[in-house]
Amino acid sequence: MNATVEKTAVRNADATRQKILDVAFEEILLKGYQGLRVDGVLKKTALTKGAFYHHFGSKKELGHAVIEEVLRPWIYERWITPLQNIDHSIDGLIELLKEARDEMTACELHTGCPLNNLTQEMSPLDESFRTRIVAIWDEWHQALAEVLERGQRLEQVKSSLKPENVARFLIATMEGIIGQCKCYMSDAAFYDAGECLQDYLESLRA
Amino acid sequence: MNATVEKTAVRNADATRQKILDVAFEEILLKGYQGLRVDGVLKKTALTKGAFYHHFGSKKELGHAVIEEVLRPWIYERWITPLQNIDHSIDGLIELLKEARDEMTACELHTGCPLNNLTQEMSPLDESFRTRIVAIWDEWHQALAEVLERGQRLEQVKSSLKPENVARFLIATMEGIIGQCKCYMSDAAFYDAGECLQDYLESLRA
DNA sequence: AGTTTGACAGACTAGTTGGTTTGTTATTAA
DNA sequence: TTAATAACAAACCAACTAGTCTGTCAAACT
Repeated sequence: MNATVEKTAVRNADATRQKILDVAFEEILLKGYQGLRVDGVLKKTALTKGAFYHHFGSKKELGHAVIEEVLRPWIYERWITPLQNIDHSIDGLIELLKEARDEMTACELHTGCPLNNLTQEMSPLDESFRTRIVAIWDEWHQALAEVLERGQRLEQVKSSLKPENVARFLIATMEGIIGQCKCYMSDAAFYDAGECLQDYLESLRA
Repeated sequence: MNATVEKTAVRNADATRQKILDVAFEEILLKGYQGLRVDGVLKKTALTKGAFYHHFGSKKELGHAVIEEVLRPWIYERWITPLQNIDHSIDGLIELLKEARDEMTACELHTGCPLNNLTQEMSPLDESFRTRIVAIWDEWHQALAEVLERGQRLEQVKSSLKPENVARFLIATMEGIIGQCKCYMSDAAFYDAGECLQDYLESLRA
């Protein structure tokens, strides 16, 4: 009767694991890792303890997997890969800033940046989380610094400034702005501070 | 024999309440509000359940009290009151930035800004926390905007820029930088990005 | 001095939470 | 076909956690 439906619904280990990861990512985004409940994930996925502990050894192991397999790709897709498509450093970064602002959905205003959330919560609490998180920041930072270096070589960006420092500043500022939006539950902060950020980016032109 | 010692040690309601608040503030700073345990506070204060629930109706009520009675004064002392002593806007802000950097103790590098921590953790989770927290951000923002406005009147600051936007940008950037330090467990990020922040402040001069 | 009340002490409880264990069923290799 | 194993289901458990309740003792009030 519904043999094909059953076939796709029943027993797909990879899909099960991925579903757990996706729901856990959402839960962490909403409530933090400490607020994440294994039972809550199971309820949302309609799975059981047996399934969970078959795929993950512990809640902490789930946390690590979420960082590596969901959070990292998320950051790449959203922030790092777009950097690769920039041809003019300043123009490109300003364009990315605008895109980020427009992509800030109502939900995201509420939840903030998943990487920064986890950083602020877990860095002081667990070294195994911190090292994994810091690796992602480093990759982002390096990618951004390279965009600026390239801009310097192409004489689009002032040669006097230090790409590594500016990259740190830009990332910190972006995250700071997103964090402010989170508490005001409005994108006004993004528009207001974003205006200044744009001015700063303009000031980097060669 | 030690009558006076006993007298000060035994039964001092205000001191008891304050001790709970202070320890709770530390615990929240370290582990977040969700990571804060009532039992943990009692252990650190050498008090009991009876004492705690005599002074606070619930854990949430403690959280509110910590915000109003410990966190708010902390932010004022550290960030808002110093703004009042500024006579030249730009010079003063740069000076404050340097002081902030020098005051970043090893411990604070690890824990970050208590206001931003609580903001990122609790804004999406509890509206009663968010409203109290946003009030403090607003007070800080207003105080900083006033410094910039005054600078404009005294023709120290460019008249073209919007003090409210710049104030938002500066707060966001400061918090973003502190947040980065937290995950790198180093003040290098503060120095690197701080250099750019100083450049930005310089660019605000009339 | 006696009574009341504020400021606790500490045992207890109900609900939660991460994790275990045992059992069952679908899938795959022989 | 069958044995082995992967992929779960679900009852169960021990530790933890916020909050309650009853009792005690010191200080203030009369």
